Parts: sequence; C-alpha cells; structure tokens
Amino acid sequence: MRTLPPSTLSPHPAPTQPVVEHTARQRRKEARPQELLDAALALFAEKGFAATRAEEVAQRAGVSKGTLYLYYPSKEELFKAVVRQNLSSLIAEGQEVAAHYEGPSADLLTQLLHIWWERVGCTPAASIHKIMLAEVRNFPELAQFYSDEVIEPADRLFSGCVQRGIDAGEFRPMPLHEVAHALIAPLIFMAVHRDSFGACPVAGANAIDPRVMLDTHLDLMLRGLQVRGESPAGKAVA
Amino acid sequence: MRTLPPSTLSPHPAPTQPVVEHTARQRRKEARPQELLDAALALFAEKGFAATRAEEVAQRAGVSKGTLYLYYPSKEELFKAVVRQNLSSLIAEGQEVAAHYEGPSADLLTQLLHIWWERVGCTPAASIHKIMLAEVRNFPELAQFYSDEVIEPADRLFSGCVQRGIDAGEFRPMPLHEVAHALIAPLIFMAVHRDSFGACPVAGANAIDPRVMLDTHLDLMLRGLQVRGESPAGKAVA
Amino acid sequence: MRTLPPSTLSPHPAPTQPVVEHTARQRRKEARPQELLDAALALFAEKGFAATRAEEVAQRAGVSKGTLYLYYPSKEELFKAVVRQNLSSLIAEGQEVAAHYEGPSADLLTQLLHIWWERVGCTPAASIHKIMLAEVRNFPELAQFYSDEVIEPADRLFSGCVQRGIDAGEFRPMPLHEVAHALIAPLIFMAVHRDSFGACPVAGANAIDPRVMLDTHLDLMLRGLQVRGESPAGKAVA
Amino acid sequence: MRTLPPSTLSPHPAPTQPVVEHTARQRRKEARPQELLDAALALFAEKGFAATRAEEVAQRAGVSKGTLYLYYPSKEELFKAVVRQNLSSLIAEGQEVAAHYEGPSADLLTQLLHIWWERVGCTPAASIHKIMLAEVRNFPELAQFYSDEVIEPADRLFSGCVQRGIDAGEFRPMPLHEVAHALIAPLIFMAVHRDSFGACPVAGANAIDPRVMLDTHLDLMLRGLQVRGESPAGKAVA
DNA sequence: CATGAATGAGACTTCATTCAT
DNA sequence: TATGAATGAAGTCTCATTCAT
Repeated sequence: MRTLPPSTLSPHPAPTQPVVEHTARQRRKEARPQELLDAALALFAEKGFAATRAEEVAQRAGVSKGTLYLYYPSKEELFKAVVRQNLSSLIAEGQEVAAHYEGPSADLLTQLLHIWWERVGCTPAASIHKIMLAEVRNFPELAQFYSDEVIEPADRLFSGCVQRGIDAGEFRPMPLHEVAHALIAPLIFMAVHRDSFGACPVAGANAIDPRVMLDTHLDLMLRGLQVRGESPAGKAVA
Repeated sequence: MRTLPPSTLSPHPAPTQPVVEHTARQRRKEARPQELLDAALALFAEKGFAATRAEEVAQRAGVSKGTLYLYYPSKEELFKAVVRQNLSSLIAEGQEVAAHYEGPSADLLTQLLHIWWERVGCTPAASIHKIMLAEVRNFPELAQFYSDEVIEPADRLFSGCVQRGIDAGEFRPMPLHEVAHALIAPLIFMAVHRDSFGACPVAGANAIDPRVMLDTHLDLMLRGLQVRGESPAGKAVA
Repeated sequence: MRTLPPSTLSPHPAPTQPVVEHTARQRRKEARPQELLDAALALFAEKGFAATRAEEVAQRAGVSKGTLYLYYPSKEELFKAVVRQNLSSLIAEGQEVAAHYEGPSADLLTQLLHIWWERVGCTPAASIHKIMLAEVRNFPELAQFYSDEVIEPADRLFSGCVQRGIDAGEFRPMPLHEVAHALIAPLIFMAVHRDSFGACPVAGANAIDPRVMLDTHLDLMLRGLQVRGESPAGKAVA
Repeated sequence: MRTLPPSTLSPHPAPTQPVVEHTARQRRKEARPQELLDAALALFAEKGFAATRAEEVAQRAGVSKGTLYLYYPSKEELFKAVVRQNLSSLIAEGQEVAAHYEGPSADLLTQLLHIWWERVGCTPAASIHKIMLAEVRNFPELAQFYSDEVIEPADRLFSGCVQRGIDAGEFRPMPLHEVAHALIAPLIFMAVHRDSFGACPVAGANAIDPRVMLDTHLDLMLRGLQVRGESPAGKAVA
C-alpha cells in the first residue's frame, strides 16, 4: 500500500523473516493488527470516524466483526492505534533527524518537510488531521490524546528548528510557534484538500502540483526567514 | 416561546382573522428558514454532520422536530442548504476591493488577508470550511458547488494579486496558484484549528495568537515574494 | 391484573376520570408508563433481569422498542421504576398503618403480614425479591437502591413492631432484627418458591397451602414471642 | 500451565510414552471435570447463569475455553452438572441422623438445623438454592430433578421430625408441611441473602448475625411448637 | 402550520460456540 | 487431548423520520 519512500528513514527495520517458521494461522494472527489498521485508516479517511462502521473495517480487513474487537476493544481505541502507528512514530523519527543534524537550519527544515510529505502528506495518513478537526469535539478524550501525541511534539520539533536557525544567526528572530504553524499548515491543508476534493473534477484543487507547491512554499518561507544580505540556503530543494 | 397564543382569555371575541395578519406568527413563519439554518450552522460546526441530531437543531431554532421537516425534507438537505446559504456571499467582497485598488500589491494582499480574518476567520463562517473538508466525500454534489463558488473565485482573487505584483516588478516571478495557496492556507488552518481544539485545554493550539500569526505570516510571505534588494512593503500591518 | 384486595388500603386514590377530556392519543400517552411497568414486572418475574430483553417488554406493552426508551432511559431505570411502584409504595403504607395502630402488637403483626401477602406475596411483585437475590451481584447500583428502598424500610417496620410489643410487655425481649427476619423470611421464601417451581408439577412445592402456611407461621411466631403465662393475642387470623 | 511440554530442549530423545504415564498430565485429565465443576459453581453462585462467561469458568479451572467444551457440550449442560453434583449428597446425611435419634424431638430439630447450617448454610452450596430459584424457569427439566432430589427429601425429613414430636406429645398438633417450611425457610433465606447482599455495604443485610439468628429462630419455633405448660426442650443450643 | 409521540433500522459491543492447528 | 483465534447471533440503545392530532 505504501510505496517505499526514497527517504533514508526505513519505516520498518527490515522484516526479512526471522528464523522460526510460523504456521498459516499464526502468520495470520501476527498480520491481523496491521491489516486492521490499514483498513481502518482507509475507511476513516474516506468517511470520517463516526460514519465508519466497525463491521466495515472488519470486512475490509477480511475478518468478522468479532475479530476486530479481539484486537481493539473499541472503535475509539482502534482510532488511537491508527494515529499512533501513522503519526506518533513519524514525529519521533523527525526528532531523531533534527537532534543529529549538522548542516544549515534551512536544509534541515527542507528535509523535514520533504520527509513529512513523503511519509504523511501523500499517504492516507494525511486524512487523520481532517478526521481530528472534524470530529474532535465529540470525543474530548481523543483531543487530549492527539494534542499530546501529535500537535505538541510536532510544534516542538519545528519550533526547535526555527530556534536553532535563529541562535545560529541564520534566521531573523521571529515568533516561534507562529512560524512553525506557517511552515506546516499549508502542507497539511493541501493534503487535506486533495483528500476531500481530489476525487471530484475540481479545477481549483487540482491546479496545484504538490511538488511545486512544496518547493514554492519552502522557497518563500526560507527567504522570508533569512537574515537580510545573505543568500538563501534552501536551494537544495529543486 | 410562542408569541401571542390564541388564548381563550383574549378580551376580544376572536377577531376572525384580521385583514393583514402579517404580525407575530406570520413574521415567525417567514423567519423560520433563516432561524433553522443559523441553528444548523452552529451545530454542524460544533459537532459535525453525523453527530448533530435533528431535534437539537429544531430546539435551538425554537421549534419542534416536526417543524424542521416541514421546511427541509431531510437532514442531508438541511446540511446542503446551510452550506449554500453561507457561502454564496463570501467572495464578492474581496473581488470588489481588489478591482479598485491603486497602491502596492503587498499592501493589497495585506488588506485582503486582514479583511478575510475579520469577516470570515474569526466568525462562525470559518467553520464552513471545516464542515466541507470533513463531509464533502459524503456529499459529492456539494464539491462542485463549493469549488465553483468558493475555491475558484478565491484562487482567482489571490493569484490575480500576485500576478499584479509580478507584473509591476514588485514580486519575484513565482508559481501563482501555489503562492495563493501558501497565502491563505495557514489562516484557514488556524481558524479551523481554533474551532476544533479551542475548547480543549490544548497548549499547542492555544500557543498561537491569531493576530501575531497573521502579521508573522504576512511578514514572511511578503519578504519571500519581494524582489531582492528592495525593502518589504507590508510594514503597515502594525 | 391485580384483584382488588379487601384491604382498607386502596392502592390508587380513586381514579374517577378528571374533568378534562383527553384525545385517544393523549390517553395512550398517560397510560403508557403503567402499561410498560406491568409488562416489565411480568417479564422480569418470568425470566429475570438480564434475560429479559427490552424489546420484549415493549412488545408486551404493545409499543415499539423506541417507545420504551422514551419513558425509561435504560433497562436498569425501568427495573427501578418497577420496584418503586410495587414495593416502595407498599412499605410506606405499612408504616402508616403501624404508626396509627392502637391495638395489641400481635394483631398489628398479623395485619401487616396479611397485607403483605395480599399485596405482594400473591402477586407478581413477589418475584422482585427473587430477581434481586439472583442478579444483584451484577448490578451493584441496584443493590444499594434496593437496600435503601426496600430492605431497610421493611426491617425498620417489622423491628419497630416487635420493639413495640416488647415495650408494652406483650412480647419477650428478643433480638429485633433476627425476629424481623424470622417473621418475613418464610413468607417471601414461599412466594419465591411458588414463583419458581409453581409452574412445574412438583409435589413438594404445592403441598403447602399459602393460607394455612401464613396462619401456621403466625401462630408459631406469636406464641414464640409471647410472654409465658399469657394467652396468645394472634387468634384473629382465622 | 501445560505440564511437561514436548519441548525440543528435552535432554532425553523423546521417551516414547512411558509404560504407565499415570503422572501429572493423566492426573490432571482425571481431575478436570471436578475442577471445572468447582469453578463453575463458584461463578454461577457469584454472577448467576447468564452473566457467567464460559471463558471465565475455563480460566478459573486453569484450562482454555476449548477444553471446557471438550467436557461439557454447552453452558446449559455444565450448569446442570453443577447442580446435580452438588445436591445429590446433601440429603442422605440428615436422614441418617434422624433415623437413629433417641432423645427429644426438639433436640433433634435443633441438631438438624445446626448440621444444615454448618454443612450447607455457611458453604458455597447454599448458593445452589439461589441459582435454582433464579434459573429454574429456564431449565424446566431441572425443576423435577431438584424437587425429587432435594425438596421432597428435605420436606420428608423435617415433617417427619415434627410428626415424631406430635406423636410423642412433645409438640402441639400442627400442619406438618407448613411447619417444616417455617423451620427451614428463614435459614435458607438468610444464607441466600448473605450470598447476594453480603458483599455490598448494606446495613439491613448485615445487621443479622447468623448464629444469633439461628438460635433465635429455634427458640421461637420450639416455643411455638411446644405444648402449653411444659418447659421448652431446645435449651441445648448453647 | 405545528406538534411530539411513535417507529424501527442500524450502530456498537459481547460472548457462546466452533475448528484448524 | 488441548488450544485460542475466529465467528456471528443477539442485546442495548440512538435517532432520522412519520403522522395523528
């Protein structure tokens, strides 16, 4: 379902079948959670949380209703698991990249946004943001969960990079959270838009090429952040 | 809640329908559709489509459940009516401003975004975007409508301004649609976010001050658009 | 369903239709709660709490599933309403009788037990005790409710009568709660037994005539309580 | 949980089934039915039939769900087996005692009730009565079984003792079955009550001390049975 | 026009039972 | 023989929609 991204961050640490041989049934059992999460993500993305029926998720994963509840005790927990698998893990990886990065901050931001696009923006995982925005009022517990697991860490990640650039004299001093928001918002918005209007023959939504958009956005933002007189560092994008 | 009931205690022996009768009840009757749409907008914005109960809409509009169905044959039709009614007036205004503007393009963009924020971003109308994003997959016919009535005109408006700046030598040449998207997306995103997470005690969402965000965003974008060596024009923001 | 008991305690204070005329629908609405409670009591008695399906109750009352939930928000609340109507009210009446009684304590106990038999013991209401005994462990909230609404008041009522007899020198001094228990337990037990085994052709259960049992029990108990040398006061039973 | 798994780490090259093998596993296998019945009794007593899950019974017996169904083809059959196994042995004992008793009938009754309390009333077996009362309507065939195996013999036992006392001039002539009922009912009722409400902080249920109750009850009953003018015989109770 | 009592399809979730291993 | 993953019928409760008044 997910095409191997050219990213240096391999999603799973090389499965290459361990020594022990499993029976067919055991293999099914081990694959179940992943199959269920994939089915759930697809359906949540398509119809939203409330409108997705548990039985549909099960059917799409090729199991019965009861089996779904064998692995996840409620629809809400299933959704949380989807969020964890698709977002929480990625943000952690982003933190790793940022923590060990040596080059210019502009390049770091460029790389982070490209990673985000390849791992989230152009995958069904992008829909999760839409789902949260739309339904979070009805599930307050999910709001806190999402804030803790996704929004806060992502804000820390991007604010940290901007701070890093300011400290190094690469960027102008600017309000951190607002810049972080301005950095990621257009990308999420584009992904969400494509997810919602992409299926329909809508000129406006399709007039935008995601790759061009990403590069343009980075060009604008990095030039905007840049200290006057220097040359922009984000050229690597092209 | 019901004004002037035909109580038996009325001092006059039943006036047998006055000539006009355009009073109380009649006025209520004419105002009903608007009252219902207002109530529906508020609730759809708050809870989404599926989680909004028809009875709640009726209650909030001060009528009974049955009356709602007198005006709208189903919850779906009510939803469509809400979207249509609230979007039709959203665009014209901006077009007017842009058509007659004389000053620098940076100032024009600054003004347009401020107008958007005051007229849409910080009003319930902002919720409509959220609703559309969330539910458009379930109402394909609304997608075309929304695209024609909102997305396309808005894109034309902002692309036009950017083109104007490029033509005048104020801005660097850049991909028009992508810049237009980068201009408006963070604002819509912020409004939608506040609408969803604002009620919850979520640090990340509340860390951003809308006014600061707006100015920061404009600062970044205009400096990013600006032709090298000139001074940015968007300082008027205060 | 309930035959008018010869008791001086009229169950309802004479309905005799108030002045206002109701339409058919309104009449139905007003009768609904009673119809539902009757149906619920019958089914709870027959199958227990957990095994009684909400839809069955509705059907027996001649309405749909949804209507039941219009009047009682959950099966548990429905059960509580059944208890209140059938037991709580009766105990309150018993307290009234006891509070104003003038004659010998033995006669008071005789009368209370006869009332209990006629109003509970030989009606479906007797099954409620069985239901509670059987299922209370699974519904802790019901346990507290039943204890507060039924067990405690009943214990107070009977202990109070025994105390009254002891104070007046009619009865020997004895442990109050234990005597109260010994007074009411055989009657409840008999009723519960008949409710459970009555339908089956079981000699043992049917060998006992409730009337004889009641009189025998009273005879034994009152003679047992009686201060030595006096003549028993409970002869009125026959 | 599984004893002696045929692990590949076994030092001996698979002993190819020893001669007797009546060890560990074999012993477990033979003990299985009893372990399952014990677990089932405990759970049925605690939660009732419907609320007891098959898997819980299996877990408590230390086996898997599937194994339970190897021994009992359904939950219903398991329930019947529990009832049969626990009741059949309860009655014989009392009959023995009564048959050979030489002393006064009051002492005999005293002794029988004390035996009942120690052997049934204060053991899990008391719960069986509760289960029967609650569920017998759903298992009509058990009604006859229970009646034949328990109710009838118990009635014969106690009626016989009363008859013996009357014949000997110790007791007043009274209806036999009704007296038998009045003798045993309060004790069963108390045991059942404690079993159901004992866990809850219910004053009424806990206000009664079983030992005091037993003595009080015997005191009342024997005095009630006693022929006028004689002194009661049941003092032996201590 | 307006009401609100009534309906019943459908959602989530549980659990007795089966069967491949 | 023993396991436990899988099933699907059934239960409680919700809510869009209808219609007698």
